[in-house]
Amino acid sequence: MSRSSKAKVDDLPEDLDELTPLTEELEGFLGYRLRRANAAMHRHFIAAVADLGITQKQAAMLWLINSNPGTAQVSAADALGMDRATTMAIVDRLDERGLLLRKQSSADRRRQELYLTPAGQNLLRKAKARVAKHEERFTSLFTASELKFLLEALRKLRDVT
Amino acid sequence: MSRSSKAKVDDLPEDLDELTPLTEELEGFLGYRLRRANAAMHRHFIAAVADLGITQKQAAMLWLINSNPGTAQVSAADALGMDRATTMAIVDRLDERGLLLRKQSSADRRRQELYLTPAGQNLLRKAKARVAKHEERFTSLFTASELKFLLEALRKLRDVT
DNA sequence: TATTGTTATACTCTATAACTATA
DNA sequence: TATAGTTATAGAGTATAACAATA
Repeated sequence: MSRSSKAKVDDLPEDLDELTPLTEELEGFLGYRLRRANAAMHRHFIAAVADLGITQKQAAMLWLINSNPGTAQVSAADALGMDRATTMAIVDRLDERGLLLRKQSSADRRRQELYLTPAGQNLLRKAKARVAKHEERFTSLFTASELKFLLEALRKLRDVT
Repeated sequence: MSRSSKAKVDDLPEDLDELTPLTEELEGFLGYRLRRANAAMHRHFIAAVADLGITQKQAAMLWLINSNPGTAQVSAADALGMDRATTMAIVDRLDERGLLLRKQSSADRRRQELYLTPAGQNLLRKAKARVAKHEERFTSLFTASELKFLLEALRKLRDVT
């Protein structure tokens, strides 16, 4: 890549970047590390389900509805930590693709119950296999006890008010 | 999810309806936990620096430039794990606000060296105090050794290809 | 009055492609 | 040819505000 071919040793201070990264200070921050780790896993997720054309959020929504048929939008929003407007946008996209359907609740007509269509169930089935491999790629970096601690640590961070 | 491998303490489900969240299945995924934790810390960060009107990315960019004056855009992009277009958008916003300035490199005129303006340095100074409190709010959840493991775990996740 | 869904709006991040200038 | 910056474009997530229907 450089001008010379085999120049391994270099007296110029250009190689200092290798020893002291530009992000040296930032690396000390939990928020920075968390964001970088999440970005890496997000990219890997998108690549893993590229042929299915869904995002993390969309997959989470399908997953939740599949496990809890009839869940109202507001309940899904609360469960996934999103506001109603964001949830609306996500449900709209899945609705437009025919992956789920809205059904007005008979008990409370303000509520829109959410159900997966057969197409949604089929897509989720494919997604589950890819997500399993995706997860394995990352969780395999840790022992069982390490992973347990890590999951619990992330839960603690989430619950900070 | 309901394996019976390890002899573990029994949970005490006094009220199953309340204790089984809609996200029960999702909670088992590292990617989901990571995303939720990052979202929580991101929201907390935005609130912590609300009066300064900067995002995590923008703060990271200011921080990096302040520690490495004259860094080229492409170097900052690599360091922060972003592509050139994303970096361009972020630098543009900071430039429009007069927080940094671009200066064509004399050594390589393709490069735009980045420097903080006095306004940028002043804003970063204020941001640092708020970020310190913000970080403390989250890092205080863990012991020193736990935090060390957590930071290293997040680095491992980031480096997955 | 409060809740739920909805619409509108705006900003940020991410990503790709193509173009210009320079090496 | 490769690199750095730039511009254009698009999709996705986030958030706020306001409105109608319903409880």
